[in-house]
Amino acid sequence: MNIGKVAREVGLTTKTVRYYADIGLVPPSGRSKSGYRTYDNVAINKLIFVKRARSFDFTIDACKELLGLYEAENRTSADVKKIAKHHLEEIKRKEEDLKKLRMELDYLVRACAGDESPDCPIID
Amino acid sequence: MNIGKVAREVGLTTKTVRYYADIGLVPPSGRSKSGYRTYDNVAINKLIFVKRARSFDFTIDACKELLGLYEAENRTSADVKKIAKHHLEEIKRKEEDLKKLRMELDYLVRACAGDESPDCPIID
DNA sequence: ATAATGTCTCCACTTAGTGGAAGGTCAAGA
DNA sequence: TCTTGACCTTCCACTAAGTGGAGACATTAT
Repeated sequence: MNIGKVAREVGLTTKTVRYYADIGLVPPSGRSKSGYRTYDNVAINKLIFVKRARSFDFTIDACKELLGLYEAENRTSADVKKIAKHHLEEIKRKEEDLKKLRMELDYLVRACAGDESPDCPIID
Repeated sequence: MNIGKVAREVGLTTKTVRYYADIGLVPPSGRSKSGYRTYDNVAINKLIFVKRARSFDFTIDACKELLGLYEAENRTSADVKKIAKHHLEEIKRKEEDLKKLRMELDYLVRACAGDESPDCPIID
C-alpha cells in the first residue's frame, strides 16, 4: 500500500507517516522500484499502535519503547505496566498543576470588575 | 543593573532575559559603553510581570498583549479580563482533555495484571 | 599581572511535526 | 500519443520557548 492510502486508512497525514519513517519509528516495509514507500499489514498495525499511543500523549521516545515491547515476544505485562504507570504519574502531575493554575486564574478573572476603570487585580 | 543580577533578582536565567530582549518582549533600558545590557526598575518590573504571566501559562504573544495593557494608561479592566478569560477557557479545555486521558489510562493500568504473562490490555 | 567571573554574539538543538518548492511517477481521458 | 491531475519523492525552512556551548571581550578580585 502506498503512503497516501495508508495515511487515510490509519488517520494520519502523509507528512506524519513519512516523519515516522524518517526517525525510524515505523519504517515502511519496502519501496517500490520507483522509490515509493510501501506498507504491509505489519507496518500499518504499528502505525495504528503509535497513533493510539500518541493520543495518550506518550512521547515519541515512549512510543519507541512501547513499540519495542509490542514486538517483543518475551515481554511481560509488568514491563508495559511500568511504562504506562510512569506516564500516568506524569499526567496526574500535569493535571494537578493545571488545576492550581485554573483556580488561581479563575479567582483573578472573578475578582476583575471588567469595566471601564484601569484598575485590575490581574495586572496587579 | 547588569543582566546577571537582574536574572537572579527576577528569578529567570540570563539566557531567558537575553531571549526576551532579542524578541523585543522586554528590551533592556540601555547598554553600557562596553555593550552590556542594563536594566532599570521599569524594565525589571516588566520582567517580573512577564515571569508571572508565563507562570500562568500565557504564551509569549499573550504576554506581549498583556504587557501592552500593563503599559497603557487608557486600558480598561474589561480589556484585561477579556484576554484572561479567553486564556482561562483554554486552560479549562486542556484540563478536561487531560482528565479524560488520565481516566482512560488509569483504567488500563488498573486492568493490566503487571505480571509475567505477555498479555496486557494496554498493548491490546 | 593574572585568574576568575560576567557578558557579548552567534550557532545549533530540542518536540513533533507542518508547509512548501521542485521534480519524478502513474493511470485515465482526448 | 500527449497531457492532465493526482500521487509520490527529497530537501529546506518554520513552529514555541527557550537551552547549551563556543570563542571573544570586560570587569573584578587576588
